[in-house]
Amino acid sequence: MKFSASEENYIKSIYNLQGKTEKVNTNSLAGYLNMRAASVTDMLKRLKTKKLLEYKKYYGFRLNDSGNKEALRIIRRHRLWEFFLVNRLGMEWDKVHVIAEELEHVSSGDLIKRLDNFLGQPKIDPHGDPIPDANGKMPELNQVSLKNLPIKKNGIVSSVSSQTQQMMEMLNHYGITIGSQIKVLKAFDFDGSLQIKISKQPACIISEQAAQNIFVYDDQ
Amino acid sequence: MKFSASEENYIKSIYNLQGKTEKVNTNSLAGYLNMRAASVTDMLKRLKTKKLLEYKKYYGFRLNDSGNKEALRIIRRHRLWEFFLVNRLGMEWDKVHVIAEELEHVSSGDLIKRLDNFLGQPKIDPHGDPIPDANGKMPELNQVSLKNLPIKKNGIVSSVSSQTQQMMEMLNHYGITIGSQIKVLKAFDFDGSLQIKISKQPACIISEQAAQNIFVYDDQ
DNA sequence: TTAAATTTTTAGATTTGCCTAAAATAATTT
DNA sequence: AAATTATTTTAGGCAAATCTAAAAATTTAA
Repeated sequence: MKFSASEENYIKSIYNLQGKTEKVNTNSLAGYLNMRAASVTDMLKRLKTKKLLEYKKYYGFRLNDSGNKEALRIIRRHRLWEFFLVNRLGMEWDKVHVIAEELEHVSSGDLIKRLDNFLGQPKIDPHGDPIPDANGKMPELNQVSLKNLPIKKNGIVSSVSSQTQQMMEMLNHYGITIGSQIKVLKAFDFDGSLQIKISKQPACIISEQAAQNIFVYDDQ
Repeated sequence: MKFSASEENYIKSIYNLQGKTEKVNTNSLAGYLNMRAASVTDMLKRLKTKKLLEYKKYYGFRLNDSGNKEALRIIRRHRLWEFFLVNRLGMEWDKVHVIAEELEHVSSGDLIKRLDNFLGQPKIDPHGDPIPDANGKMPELNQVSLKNLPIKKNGIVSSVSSQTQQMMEMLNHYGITIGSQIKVLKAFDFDGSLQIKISKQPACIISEQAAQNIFVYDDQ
C-alpha cells in the first residue's frame, strides 16, 4: 500500500513516540508534529481505516504490526539518505535531517535497494542511529545516555536525542561529534552535572540536561 | 520563491511545450499532463498571480522570464538526478524518469550544488538532453532528428522525444541506445522510411515516424 | 455571415490535510 | 462524589488541487 507524505510523517512520529509498550496520546503527537490535536485525531481515523493503528477513542493509540513495518521502511529510507548526504555529498551531519525528511518520501523500492548497495549497506546513520535492514530488522546496539555511563568507562558518542539548533550549537562548542570518544570523570550529585573528557581535549563540565540527551555506545 | 510540486510540474510542462515563440494552449497542456482543461485553467490563474506567466484568457500562454528561469531550475534538478540514478546507482536509462520526477521537487539549493559536484558537473543526462547549468544556461548542441540527418553522415543518438513503453520496446529491438553511432544509408521517398546502420550491426529499416522521434548529434 | 463545432472558462463538488471553537469525555482535586 | 481541570473529539471552515457539467468565447464551415 502507498501512503502520502503526510501519512508517512504521522506513522514515523508515532513510531518514535511509542516505546516498547506504552500508548501514545493525541496531545504529545500533536506537540511532536507541531500540529493541533484536532488534526491528529483526523489522521488517526485515517490511519485506523488503513489498518495501521490500534486506537480506542480517548485512550491513546499504538502502531500495529503493519504500522510498525511501514514505520521501519520510512526510517530506513530516511537514514540511508542521511548517510548519502553526509558520506557522499559531504554535508554536515547536523544539516541533513531536513533534506532527508523530503527524500524519505520518494517511493521506489528499487531506488532504495540500489542506494543501499551503492552506500555499502551501512548499519548506522551519521547521527549514530541504526539503519533498519530491508526486512525492517533494527540492529540492537547497547546505547546508554551519557548520564548513565559508568564513571571512567569509555563510550563512543552515538546519537543525540534532540536535534535542535540550540543542541547543535552546544555540541559544536564542546567539540562533540558522533563517534567522539568520551568518558565521565566525575558526577556532581548536587546538580547532576558531569565532568567529562572528550577524546584528547581537556576535561570540562556539562549539565545533567545535556548529558541526558547525549547517547553513547558502551565501549566494552 | 518556493513552489508546490504541482506548480513545478505545470511550469516544467509549459516549458517543454512552448517552442521559441509559440503560445501554448489549454487543451494541449491538459493532454500533456493527463488532466482536464478546467484544472489547467485554475493553475494558469495561480501561476499568473505568481508572475510566472503571460496569459490572456482564451488566447494561450507562455512562461515569462522568471517562469523560464524557474523551469530551468527544475529541469536541472531532474536531469542531475537522472544522471545519478543511471551512472551511480546503475539503473536503466529508460526507468529513471518516474523517480526523477519525484526527486526533482526536493528543494535545497545546497543539495543540488553538491550533487552536481559529486557527479562531476555533467553536461548531458542519460537521455542525451543537456543539463542547464547553475545559472540556467542550457548548452546548445546541434541536434537533428534522424529524419533530417544527411545521408551517410555519422550521428550519435542523443535523445528520443517519446519515452513511452512502446518506444522503448522498439529501441531495444533495434539495439539503439543513447550514444549509439548511427548513419542513414538510404531514404525511401515513397513512405519516408530509412535504411540505417547502427554501430556495427547489419543495416535495417525504420519508419519515418520512428526516425522523427530519434535525435542525433550531428557528428562533424 | 450565420450556424455548428471546438476550445476555454466558470461554477460548483470532492478529497486531503490542516485550522478554530465548542462539546464530550476522562482525570484530578477538594 | 461533585466540581474543576485537562484532554480528546466533533463540527464546521479553509486552501490546494483535482474533477464534471454547463456557460461563454472563439474558430470553422456551410
